[in-house]
Amino acid sequence: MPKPTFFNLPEDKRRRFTDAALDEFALHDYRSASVSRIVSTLGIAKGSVYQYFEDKQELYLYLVTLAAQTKFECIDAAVRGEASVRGNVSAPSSEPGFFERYERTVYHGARFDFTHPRHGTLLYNATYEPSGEMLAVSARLREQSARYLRSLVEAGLATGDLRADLDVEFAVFALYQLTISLRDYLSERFRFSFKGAVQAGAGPPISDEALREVIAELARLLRQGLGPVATTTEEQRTQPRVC
Amino acid sequence: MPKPTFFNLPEDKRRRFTDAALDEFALHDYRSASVSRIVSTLGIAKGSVYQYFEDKQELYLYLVTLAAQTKFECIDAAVRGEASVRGNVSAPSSEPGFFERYERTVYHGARFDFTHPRHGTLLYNATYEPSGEMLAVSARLREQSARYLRSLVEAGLATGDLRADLDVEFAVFALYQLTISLRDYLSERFRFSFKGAVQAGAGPPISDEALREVIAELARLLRQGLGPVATTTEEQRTQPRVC
Amino acid sequence: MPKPTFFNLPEDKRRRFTDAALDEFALHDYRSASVSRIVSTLGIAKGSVYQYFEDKQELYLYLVTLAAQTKFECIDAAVRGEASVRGNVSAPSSEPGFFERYERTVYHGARFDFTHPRHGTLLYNATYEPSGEMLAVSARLREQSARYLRSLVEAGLATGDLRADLDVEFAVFALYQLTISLRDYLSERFRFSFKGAVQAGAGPPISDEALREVIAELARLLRQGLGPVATTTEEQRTQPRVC
Amino acid sequence: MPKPTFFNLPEDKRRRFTDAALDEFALHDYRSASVSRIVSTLGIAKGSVYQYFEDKQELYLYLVTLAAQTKFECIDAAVRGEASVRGNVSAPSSEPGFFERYERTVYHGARFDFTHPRHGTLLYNATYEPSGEMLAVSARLREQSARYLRSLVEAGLATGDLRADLDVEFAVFALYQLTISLRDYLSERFRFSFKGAVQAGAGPPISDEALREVIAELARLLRQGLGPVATTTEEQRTQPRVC
DNA sequence: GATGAATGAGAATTCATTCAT
DNA sequence: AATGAATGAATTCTCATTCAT
Repeated sequence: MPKPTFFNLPEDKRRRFTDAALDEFALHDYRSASVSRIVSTLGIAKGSVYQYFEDKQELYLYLVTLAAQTKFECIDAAVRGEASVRGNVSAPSSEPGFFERYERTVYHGARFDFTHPRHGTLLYNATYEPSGEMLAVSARLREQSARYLRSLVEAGLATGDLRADLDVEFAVFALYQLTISLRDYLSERFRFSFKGAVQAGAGPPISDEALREVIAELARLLRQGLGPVATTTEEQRTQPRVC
Repeated sequence: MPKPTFFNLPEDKRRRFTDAALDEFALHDYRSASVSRIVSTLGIAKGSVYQYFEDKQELYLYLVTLAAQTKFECIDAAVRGEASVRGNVSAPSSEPGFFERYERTVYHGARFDFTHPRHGTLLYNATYEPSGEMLAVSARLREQSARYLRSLVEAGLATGDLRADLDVEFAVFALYQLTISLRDYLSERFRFSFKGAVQAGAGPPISDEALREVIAELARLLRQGLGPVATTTEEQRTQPRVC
Repeated sequence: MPKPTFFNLPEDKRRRFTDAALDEFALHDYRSASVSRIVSTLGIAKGSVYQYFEDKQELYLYLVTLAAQTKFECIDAAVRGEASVRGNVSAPSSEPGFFERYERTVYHGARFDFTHPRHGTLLYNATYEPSGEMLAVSARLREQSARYLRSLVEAGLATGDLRADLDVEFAVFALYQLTISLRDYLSERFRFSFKGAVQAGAGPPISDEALREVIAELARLLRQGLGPVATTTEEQRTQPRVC
Repeated sequence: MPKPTFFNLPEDKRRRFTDAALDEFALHDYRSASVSRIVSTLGIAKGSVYQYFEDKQELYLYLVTLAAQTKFECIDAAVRGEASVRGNVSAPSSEPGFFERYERTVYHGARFDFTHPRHGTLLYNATYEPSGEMLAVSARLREQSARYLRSLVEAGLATGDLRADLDVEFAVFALYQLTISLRDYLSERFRFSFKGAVQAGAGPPISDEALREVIAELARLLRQGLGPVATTTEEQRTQPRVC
């Protein structure tokens, strides 16, 4: 969507531009984000932005798309990497079940947000972008995520990891909401400010254990719900004894 | 918070003003909402708004508070009404369990959103309001809802409707997210545009059955999770009695 | 100039109104003074002001006129009183000379400003009122004061207290400027805030001696100038020897 | 203080802008001056002003500073020029006494006001600017002038041009007031409207002789006061030669 | 005579976008 | 390709004045 001019830019310049723009849109919603602020940060001319992009909206769309793609690829690579490692060990490479796959995805998604606060925060903002002209953006993001989750759910149904009478669309919705808003929970629970991290480029102050534990809690909720545990189910037997 | 002038207004005029302002803030986020648009819609002088309210922010705060209060009272009245009706029938008035209480609350909350699209949508916007100056507002709304859900969860733990090892804060978080975003699911599933309803003052195109069914699905997810049902579990039978 | 309505007002109410209005115009210049602030201070309706006065300007004119008249009468009474007292003592009641009359006037003028900070400050403001529509006001005030000073000067010439070759208009101008701006000197020298006194209704923290001394200094400047004293003049002989 | 944009402007454009702005602030006090009026006079876009200056206040501060500096430099250059001319003639270049220095300064100050009515009037306004936010400005201007006069007075004391028992601060005050308000005297005496000159860019209707005469009168007042002249004093005779 | 809500012109300021250089 | 000054519509907010009750 950017103009050719943008891609003709020397790698380094394009990179600096992208970074500054990501910063701006991570720190402010679409309306509040300011083209002037971006250029003054970079020390370039305002007109340049309009050599690269048709308008503010196109710039925004590009950044969202870029962030989404980056995040997706990072997660995908990480999940695959993990799988192959395990696969190498236990020869039969038993396919992981639904919950394990979900947990991994969520785990790497969260890690991504901590290590790429700009991208993560921009995407989060975009998801809730209230500006009318931008509705399409959040819709697209939702649909992307939903598509992925839907495939997971369908696989889960096939393997019997999920109960057969599940309303797929509803399950996808629930998964989607809990997944993206996990950020808020983590943020509050660990008093971690993603916006602060955007500004400071701050590092990851959350231990892997703590993060995995939270995600395990999420997975458990999804697997069993909030209700009391059925006593004679095999599934539960291996869990820590409750009551 | 409004100036006395506002409350001295004839009922009818105040009503018209409130409606138009709710419209504006339901259709746009805080920054994008325009005082000028409100007055031009109403055909009144710009100065009038500032006779009623100190500034745009005070107006917004008033509307959010009003909407929150209205929604809360509506839900509360409806839930109580339902309870008393049932109570009258079966004399012992068995207290409803966690899931039933939750379902009722969500049901009436959704009904409210359909019948009061202005209020519902304004509240929804406020929850995700990105404007920095307004962070306190969304935080307050979240905390209000969370407080209510927390009390439900704690009651549920006491009665054994919820499993004892539950992480309360996490459960509250999950309930909160699924509850408020149910709007999005309903909107998509029933192709119902809340913003459209704000503009058109549109009626209720969703059958009670359909709505109840969705909420039942939500409750089921929360009760059992997504996992397969334990076969010989006594869970269902013993539900009121735990351990 | 006020409408008859204003004078029909019960004494007390008219008094309260006048006081509040004097406050407002003492504390702010014409443009910055706010009719709304006056009525909100008084707790009366905005419309009332326009029952009493045609508009803000008429109100202002009235207040300036009132303050000028009050100040003039106060000074006049005080000066006359002083004169008669002295007169009683030394039977021939020798007429005071120019400088003594001037000193007395300035002294009582300053005392008035300290005891009636509202009036004094309003008059001072009016003298320098920059608002174009109000030029006539400051011109009138200047002319009033100038007229009085002119009469003093002419008497002084007649008695020989002033040198015969004096340019009367220029002398009047110089007297006028030094007289009205004495306020600034006093304010700085004694760290006395007249506006503070308006707000606090504060008392007179300046000793009579200090004030008289300053005025004596002013009189001396006017009598002799800044230049070195002529040696063989009788007048000067009693002064401390210079050079 | 202006933004770089302002100084990057082509000379001519910057000049036109400055002139129009000086006009506006010469004709109105700070609050009454209108940015809108300036741009409509110039036929430029409102936004341009904010490309040049942060806000109205910065614009005002710049103009006052500019006017003060211009006036000071003009006076300084003229006084020096005069001195050097005379100096060249009479080789010993006898230093001028206090009154001569003061007269020269006042003369060139007045000339400046006639030839640069915009600057002069703006400065005059600024000196009496009533707006609370701008108090610092008038204080600064007063202090600058006072500092200069103080140095003159101290030199005058050293040379014996001024009587030794003078209260320096009081003398400075009197000099300051008479000096700046000379404008008013000239304006009235010669029926010259400085504001009119601002608008009309009007020429110099005052003869040099007349002006010099007025200033001589001022100097005489300051030298001798208003009192009758001592008959046998040597003061007059020795005037050029001091002690 | 009092009331006080309504008015609306006008103020300062913002900012995405354009376009001549 | 880069520049950066110019644009102008849009925003919030102010306040003396009016007028129906």
